[in-house]
Amino acid sequence: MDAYINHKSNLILNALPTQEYERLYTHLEYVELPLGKILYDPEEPIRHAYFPLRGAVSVVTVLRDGGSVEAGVIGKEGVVGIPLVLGRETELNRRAVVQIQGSGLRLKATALTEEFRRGERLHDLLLSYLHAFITQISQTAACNRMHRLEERLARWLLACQDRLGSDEMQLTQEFIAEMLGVRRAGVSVAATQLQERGLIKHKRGFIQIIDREGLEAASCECYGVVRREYQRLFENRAATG
Amino acid sequence: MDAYINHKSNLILNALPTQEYERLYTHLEYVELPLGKILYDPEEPIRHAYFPLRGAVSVVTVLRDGGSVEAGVIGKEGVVGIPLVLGRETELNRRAVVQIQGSGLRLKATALTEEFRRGERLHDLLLSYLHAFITQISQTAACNRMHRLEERLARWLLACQDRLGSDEMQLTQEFIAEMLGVRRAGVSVAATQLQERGLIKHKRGFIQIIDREGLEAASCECYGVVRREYQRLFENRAATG
DNA sequence: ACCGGTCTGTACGCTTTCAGACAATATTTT
DNA sequence: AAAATATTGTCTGAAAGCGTACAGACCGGT
Repeated sequence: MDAYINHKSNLILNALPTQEYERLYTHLEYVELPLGKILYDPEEPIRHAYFPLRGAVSVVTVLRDGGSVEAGVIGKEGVVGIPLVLGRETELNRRAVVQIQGSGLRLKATALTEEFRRGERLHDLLLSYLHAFITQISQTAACNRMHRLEERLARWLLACQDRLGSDEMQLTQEFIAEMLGVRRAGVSVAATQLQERGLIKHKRGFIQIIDREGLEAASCECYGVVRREYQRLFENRAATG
Repeated sequence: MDAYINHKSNLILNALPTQEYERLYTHLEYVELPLGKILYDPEEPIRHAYFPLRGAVSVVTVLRDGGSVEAGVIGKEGVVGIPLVLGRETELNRRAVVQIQGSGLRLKATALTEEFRRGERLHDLLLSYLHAFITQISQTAACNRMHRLEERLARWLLACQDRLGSDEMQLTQEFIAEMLGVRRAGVSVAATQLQERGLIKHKRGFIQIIDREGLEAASCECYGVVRREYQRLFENRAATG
């Protein structure tokens, strides 16, 4: 029973009609998603799709020098492994890594594509989700170019909270820096500024959002734009940011 | 006859089996794509999908202050209007605008989605293309954060040439600046530097690539990564960069 | 209680890019 | 031919963020 409730906390699985859900059910495997776990790497075959139940997964673009920059975040509103439904088994430039520890349900690649090809509800849900995800990435592309670190950090923390549910997050500056594509020292300065404005509190490996509304005001427009697109996605069912 | 050959210069249309192509044929409408023409705007309904035959279309993220940054470029290897197949009629944050004048074939939204829903070749081709397009956007997101203007300009010019075929392009610095999300003056400096290195020549509203190999060396890795993904796309049929 | 590793705050000079402005040149219009 | 417009090259001061470094704070293990 508890497992059943868990399954339904992924919004895509939750939106499936009973018949489709039951077809998938036997193939779903519960997995823990510990911090830092890599779900797939560039050029490596993607063997499973992951439907997060709790926590968040980052999709990051990996550069030749080893540096990386986040392209998008996936939580309970989405699925990790979109290339599978697009007919690809690998990504050339991206890695999926657990950003906030949690859990999820995974599905073998073949099971996913088989159900997808039926062209029923899962097909349409995944494509709708993909649209929102593309919105997220393209907004991030502009954001990375135009907005200042403090704004981007605020945006990023808000997106995290939406996917996490809680206002407390276990995150190091080092990790955040890698996601935002900046120096760790830069995150330290920006986080301290947000704290001085009373919007967050942060300690070693830990950040808490104190004033969510204020943090939204301190973030760039990108947060709101992407949030709106995700709300459209499940607007008749449930909302996530 | 000439029209027929033209149709086939779009690589997606070209890859369709005869039967599917003929189903679409009557719905295809030839259109000129003059410089600056807007194919869709944020929040406005997308009424047609465009299959470019010549020229190139930019998809740019539009920011609240009116600024814009390119997310991706679409040429004869692709199609403009992907949201339609994802079940959306609008984009919240993007505009599609003709970057290099040319021509294309357009299809009413309903005709595209109808054929897409058949789940035959066009369905799979569009999804494969989408994968490459996402690779392009996410690489750009990292590129915008990590790479210097001169490298990014080189990358951008190369991607332009691939889609254009010719080594001469009619482009103003003002336009390029808007695509790259930088000041016009910055483009002037970077273009002059590339010219001093003997890689390009540029005059008022005009840029020519002189040393393509040198320009590739001067560009960031992002050009090669994205090019490779697009090559995978049509690898059994034709190649584009 | 101590130690080693991890995490954070802060500092320095430096690079890239910005913002804004201006003059020079090329093209189009009158 | 002259005027208006579009496009480009360059300048100055300033901001944001970089690379690097280092010391202090925190944490877990023995």
